[in-house]
Amino acid sequence: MKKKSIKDIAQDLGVSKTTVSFVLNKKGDEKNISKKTQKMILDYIKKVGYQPNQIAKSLKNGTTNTIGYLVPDISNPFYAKIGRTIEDLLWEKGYHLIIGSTDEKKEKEERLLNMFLNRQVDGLIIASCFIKGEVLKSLSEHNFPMVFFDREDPGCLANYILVENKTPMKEAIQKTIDKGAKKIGLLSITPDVYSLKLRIDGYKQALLDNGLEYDQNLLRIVDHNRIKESAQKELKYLIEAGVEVVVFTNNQITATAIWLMNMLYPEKVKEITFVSFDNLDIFDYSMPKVISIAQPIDSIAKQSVEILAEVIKSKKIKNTRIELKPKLIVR
Amino acid sequence: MKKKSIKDIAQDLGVSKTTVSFVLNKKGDEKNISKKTQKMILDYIKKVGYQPNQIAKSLKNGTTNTIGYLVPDISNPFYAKIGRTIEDLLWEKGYHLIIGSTDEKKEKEERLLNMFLNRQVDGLIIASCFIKGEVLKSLSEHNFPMVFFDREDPGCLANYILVENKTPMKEAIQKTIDKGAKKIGLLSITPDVYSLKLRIDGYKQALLDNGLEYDQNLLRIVDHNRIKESAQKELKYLIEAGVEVVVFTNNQITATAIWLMNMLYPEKVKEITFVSFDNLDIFDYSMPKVISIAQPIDSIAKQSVEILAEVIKSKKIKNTRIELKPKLIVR
DNA sequence: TCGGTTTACTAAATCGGTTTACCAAAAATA
DNA sequence: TATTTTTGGTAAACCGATTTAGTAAACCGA
Repeated sequence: MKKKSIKDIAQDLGVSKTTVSFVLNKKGDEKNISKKTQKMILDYIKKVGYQPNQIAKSLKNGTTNTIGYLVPDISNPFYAKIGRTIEDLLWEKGYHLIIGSTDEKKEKEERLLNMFLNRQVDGLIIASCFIKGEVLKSLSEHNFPMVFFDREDPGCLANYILVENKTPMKEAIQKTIDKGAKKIGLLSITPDVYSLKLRIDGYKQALLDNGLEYDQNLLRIVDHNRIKESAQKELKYLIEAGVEVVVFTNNQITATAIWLMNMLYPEKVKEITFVSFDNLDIFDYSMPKVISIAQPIDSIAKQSVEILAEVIKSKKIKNTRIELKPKLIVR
Repeated sequence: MKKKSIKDIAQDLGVSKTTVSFVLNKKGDEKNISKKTQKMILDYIKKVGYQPNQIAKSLKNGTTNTIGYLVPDISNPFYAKIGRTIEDLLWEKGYHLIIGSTDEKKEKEERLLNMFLNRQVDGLIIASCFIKGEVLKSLSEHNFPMVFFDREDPGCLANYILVENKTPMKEAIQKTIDKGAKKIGLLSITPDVYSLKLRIDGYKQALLDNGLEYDQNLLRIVDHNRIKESAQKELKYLIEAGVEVVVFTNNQITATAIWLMNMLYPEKVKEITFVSFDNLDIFDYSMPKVISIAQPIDSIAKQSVEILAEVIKSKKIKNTRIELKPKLIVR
């Protein structure tokens, strides 16, 4: 039993495709289709359970009601939760989501981006590792509806939904200093992303403000291709250097470090404090104690969707830059 | 600068659409297009950066290379991780993912399902709360490529990728009984899903096998519409009843309970043992100690994709039922 | 009862590809 | 040289919708 098309319906009822299409699109009255015919078509539609082919619609209309969601890893709770919220918000507006995970790889990002474009997405919501890239740049120039979140390239004009980085990081670290911390280390994945750089700046600023020495050796970079091994090595370095506080620039690295601490140094989990940019539910009851900077997931999602919808609708160039305030959670 | 279509390319080069299409699809030799013309077209394609419109392709070919991924909540780590793995596996086969979260609501599930179908997905990977539903049933009857995972309706023939439920649950609980537990409670979300019922059966069986009394009052059901409040109430009941072990039927409820225990009964976290169907990374270092039944995420994803690809390719009816073995993690 | 308007509806073009069927010229064969 | 085959292409139909431009018939006022 093949699916019925408008053509089939028209034939079955002895009317034209045009008439059926008008009725389906609620243009029956406007287009002077008699009530009788309208009813006949609507009844038949219901009876056979006709569903329009969105692909055909998309081809004709030039719009797919599809948004691409491009992030480093959809299984990272931060991106998963934002994705989920965006899914719900977009659904209300009649859009739905295609997803892509880039693994922070430039090549994968460009391939996914091209896939999205070939599939004629109406817009993109992106946490990109490579905003400067050819494809994105050209899209930007041609005014393709896009919203960037989580990451920014200050050299590129675009719509950004961001979260303040430097100051919150500084303030979170200040809390530990207020409690007497003197030796503070930092663990970050490769900071080729501007927002990570800012978080690290916050770290340096906190030290500076308090007259603490900035020791370059205590700023450790983890290779994001082999997080576990690399983090273990760098964490070990910091522990052996005798730090009282370890600062992390995102949730993934904090989670890894918590796990490592419990596996390798269970005796030390009570002496050390973690500071994490990004919050995770588990921080509420894991050790070491974590002071975290919680990004406002709902706001990020809401703003992204709002700006995107606006840009799609207005078809005008827009370069909004929204900086949201994160929430400091001291435990 | 509008995007070029095949028609534009053909006009620019003074050849026909047909010729361009043949060359683009590597049918140049087969269709006797001269090397010279082929090169000319390919060079021009590269120069102007032509990208085919997948929507048009889909309309003509009747296949979209798109798979729908329908789960209760894409931000649940279990579904997020499986989704991520599936994304990667499908990508290799030239497919990509559209996602939908049902929130365990029948109505939402049907709406999303219809959306997927209107968008002409080539197949579906589903953790459904409502397999018996009209839409799914009719799809099944018309032999639409689908794979169900995580959940089963034994009354419906289909492709299932499942994990053993009863025995592993029984064995996990046995570990706690071996260590002397006598009073064992259970917390589950509303078990309107067959696999949850089986997990609960495993719980009952464990008690039975060991001559322990099955006290209906210790089997508490949490309302999945307001998990936190409901779980708090039910957990309180169990704690006050003096249980030594609490069993959970999925990760979400375990995670909530861990959080609640640490918030409300920090003094008891060391005395109580949790048993969780589904594993989470945090169990490695959270309290109370968790004995967990880890579902083989990678295998689930791999099998789902494999079976789906097979069904799509062969266009034959198939009713595979694969039951994977979970891994018991004792901490 | 004639011209204009409204009513009720339809043919055909279009979106951007793929594919079938066909054709002229050149090359190969009889 | 006449005929067949191969080479190198093209026109047009098609996928399933939307939309423009139009057309008969009914109606309506003068």
